[in-house]
Amino acid sequence: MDQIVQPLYCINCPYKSVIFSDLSDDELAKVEQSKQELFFRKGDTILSEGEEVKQFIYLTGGLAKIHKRESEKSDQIIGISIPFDFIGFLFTFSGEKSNYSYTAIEDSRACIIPVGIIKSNILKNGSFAMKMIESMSKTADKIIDTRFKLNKKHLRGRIAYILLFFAYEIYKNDRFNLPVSRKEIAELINMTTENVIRILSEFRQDKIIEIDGKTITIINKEILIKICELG
Amino acid sequence: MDQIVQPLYCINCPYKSVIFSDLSDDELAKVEQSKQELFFRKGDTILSEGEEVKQFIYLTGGLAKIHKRESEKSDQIIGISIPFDFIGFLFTFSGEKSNYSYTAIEDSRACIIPVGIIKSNILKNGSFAMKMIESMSKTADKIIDTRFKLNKKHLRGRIAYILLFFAYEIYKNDRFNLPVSRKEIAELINMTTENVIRILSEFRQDKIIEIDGKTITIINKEILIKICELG
DNA sequence: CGCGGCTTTGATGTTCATCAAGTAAAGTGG
DNA sequence: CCACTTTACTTGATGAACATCAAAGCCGCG
Repeated sequence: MDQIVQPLYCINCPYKSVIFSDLSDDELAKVEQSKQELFFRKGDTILSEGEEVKQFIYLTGGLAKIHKRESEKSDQIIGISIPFDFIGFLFTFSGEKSNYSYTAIEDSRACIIPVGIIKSNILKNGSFAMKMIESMSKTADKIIDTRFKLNKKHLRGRIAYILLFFAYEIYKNDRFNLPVSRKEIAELINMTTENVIRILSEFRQDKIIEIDGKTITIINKEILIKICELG
Repeated sequence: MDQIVQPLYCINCPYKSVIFSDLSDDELAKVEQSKQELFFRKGDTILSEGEEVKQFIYLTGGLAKIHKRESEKSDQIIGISIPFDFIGFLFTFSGEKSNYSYTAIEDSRACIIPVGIIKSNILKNGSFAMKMIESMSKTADKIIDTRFKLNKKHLRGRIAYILLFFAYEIYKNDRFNLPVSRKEIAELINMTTENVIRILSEFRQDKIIEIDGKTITIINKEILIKICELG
């Protein structure tokens, strides 16, 4: 939590350069007025599936999952949203109602901006629109590419992928606390909870990782990369 | 082929309402000048993976596959592009070079417009930009949703899906000619060629479909829908 | 303290890819 | 037009990968 710094004004926000660099001071001031910065505890729902999309949600700290109810028991996790990315935006204009839920999987912070404000900036500011289109294109490409690759991998390859993802894309460290349950990993990479556990245990026995509850330490990164690529 | 009608000018084009309804007469005239309408034979490559994306490709007739080399032998088909849809656009701005190839799987017609023209319209015309963003959002949502559902299905469910897709989304008829080989079906829905054939044969034996080479006739649509949903 | 959810391990069976082998169809060169 | 090669299609047999079922320990929470 302590790494989260409160940006008082959008103009000083470290994320401004990512999203709003093309807005004029005037346009930025409007965003400023209508934005809310909200804090979510781990487990909190940020947006519920089926709810009307009235706001654009932009994660500025923490971690969230994007997911969808499949049935009573099962949930499909589409992806993990991290600060700086636009996964949320990709789906903002796909319909009146959200097809996905957004749930904080770590204590998180998000800027909430009415969709109308974003829309009017798209309509009035071509550079902003262009930037959004590029972001969407890249985001969609990445999700789709990752998913196709993942589905070709065997279970060991998928687990290797998710470990590398958390370690080096999210936490940038060999040791990290899994922000998700074994069940959620299963929902994210399309396998059963039992097999997630089984393969984590195998990796531990093979001295590739150490496990202490939610804490994972990657011991042999090179092998993990190989398993991810080949498996 | 004979169902393809030559639209002489964009302003009369049946597709204008879909893409360019928000352009002024002036803007439309510019598109007019720089656009090319090309004809592709079944099997022709429309755009190659790795090539610089200099043009926006819009299918106005026929059918194309969007695919990606995985290795020497295997190819991953991401989806089938039909006239009126924006699958191509979704990836147009994801990078300098195309991550996918576009190949005609039927004799096809496409309008080719320099990316610069599209870009300048996004920059200058907010409504056009907004429309593009909405299209991208819907397209991404649909692809992702379909893929996740497909990957949960058993092989029989996937074949049922693809049969229903060709019959009722593409050809709108119980009887149709498969525009793709068994191998391509396998590449599209992530299974082996052998199993595609095996399950098609099973469906034939179960009197759900009739097969005569590339010609498929759906006899029992209701059961096929059930297999698709449950399997 | 007991209940439900999460985690773990083992045993079992199903689904599916792989391998093999043969037929049909389609394109190629003389 | 016919031999020839290649590519697409088809069926069967086998084994590997994986889901499912079962049972038990663990932990947090009311």
